[in-house]
Amino acid sequence: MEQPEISFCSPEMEQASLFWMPMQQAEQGLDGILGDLELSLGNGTAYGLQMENYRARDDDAVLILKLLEEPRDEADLDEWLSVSIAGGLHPSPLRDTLCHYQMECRKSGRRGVRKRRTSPWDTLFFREIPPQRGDGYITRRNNSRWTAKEVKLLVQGVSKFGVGRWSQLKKNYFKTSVRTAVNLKDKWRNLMRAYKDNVQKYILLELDPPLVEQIRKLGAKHPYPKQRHS
DNA sequence: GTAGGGTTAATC
DNA sequence: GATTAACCCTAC
Repeated sequence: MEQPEISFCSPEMEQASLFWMPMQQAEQGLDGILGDLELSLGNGTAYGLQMENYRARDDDAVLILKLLEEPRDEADLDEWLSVSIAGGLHPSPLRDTLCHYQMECRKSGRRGVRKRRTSPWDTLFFREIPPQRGDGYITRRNNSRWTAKEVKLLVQGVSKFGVGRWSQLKKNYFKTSVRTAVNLKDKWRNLMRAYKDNVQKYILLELDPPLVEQIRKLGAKHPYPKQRHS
């Protein structure tokens, strides 16, 4: 199969044997760049990234090269990225995704690519495009689990804007993130189920108690789902 | 653009 | 197998 045109190689990247590579070539979506990417480094380490329609830029390479010079633990990588970006590098989805997918630090192996069923309209509208799908599935856009930091940001946003102004929240708090307004809404719903109603048997992402308390209070202040007028 | 039901993969 | 979290679908 022909390599999708997503590679990018600046002199800096070449120097570091750094390149972008599609993880699931056979499952690349119609948009070209869809699903998982793996950023491989010459020294054998790799960073799996999950982002949508994103092309690597020079600044990304610079960021990675700096990281190679001064390796970071996962714990303080995020802060380091914030500082580096504040110091002149552009904000990019890299900032939001890199720290969560540092493969070296992962306890288990790479998570599988999430899939969704294709709608029948795909084949109707895109009949002329040769299908690259094995079994009626294409990859999902993201596969990223929310981090405590993202949740904190979401909580801040809800504190400011209340519930239901997800686009506004996206613009102000998740401008460069892969999270969409719908993702924010869905996450808030999950948080309400997990913490406000307190009916879940287990919770996958443990949050700091003060943050949980804030979520509960916001849940009480802004009922969700909202009461709809009939 | 949002709400809320539905689907899927990850996790327990 | 059941539950959770992320994501999808679509009426409004």
